[in-house]
Amino acid sequence: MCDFHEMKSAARFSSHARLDESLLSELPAFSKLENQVIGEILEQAISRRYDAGACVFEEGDRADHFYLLLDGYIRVVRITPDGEQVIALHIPSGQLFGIAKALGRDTYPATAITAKESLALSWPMRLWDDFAARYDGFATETYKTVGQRMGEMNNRIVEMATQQVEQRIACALLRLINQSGRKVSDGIEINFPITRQDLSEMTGTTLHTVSRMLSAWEKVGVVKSGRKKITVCDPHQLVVLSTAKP
DNA sequence: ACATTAATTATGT
DNA sequence: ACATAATTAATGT
Repeated sequence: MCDFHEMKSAARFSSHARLDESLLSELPAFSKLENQVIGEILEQAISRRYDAGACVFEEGDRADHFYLLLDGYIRVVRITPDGEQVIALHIPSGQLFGIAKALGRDTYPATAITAKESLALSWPMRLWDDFAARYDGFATETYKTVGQRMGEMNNRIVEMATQQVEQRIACALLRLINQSGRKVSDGIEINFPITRQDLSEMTGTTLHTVSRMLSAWEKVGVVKSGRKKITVCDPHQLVVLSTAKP
């Protein structure tokens, strides 16, 4: 649906061109606002470009900014005590992130890494309460997305506990194509570079198992994959695979 | 049913 | 040429 990053090219920001109200007016958090107030909001924002794999903020950091992803992809990551990475969820462009205040926290609960080259706006966290109070729809919309993310994570917990690896990987893939699927000739392709290691970190397996699954699925024509690229050719069949079998 | 180890091959800069 | 990613088989819990 909203292929935000495609309609507004990143080139438009990366030069220090003035930011345009129309960029924000489409977004849920700002959709109810007049262009003039959006202008005010933009004036207080800092825009910044991040390389692929760059860290926007780390778990435990004092949360002194909140962010809006204009283009690219954010991976929310937690590190286990023994140094293992777990990918909690992905954030598509157009969404707010690092909104610790909405969770009643003053530190970030997880680390945010860019999955590919990205562009984000940020505001000082002290403006959060102002935004919530002053701008109609901002609070309700952001809490809505917080709710959605919680729902997603809860689903993942159930999957982890009940389903086996094949189903978990299938579910993860389905989520990815729903959030960031790009239609191509032979199916739906994931819009950012993703490795088998990444998939294993989101499903609690090893890259080897993921590799074997993808190979097996490729033989049956459900997916097609290359280096850092996965395209789902038969989503319906994936749904079938994602539901536990007797 | 899956992880681990290890050895091998492919791919992008 | 080098590093990183992916495949594959064998072995272990």
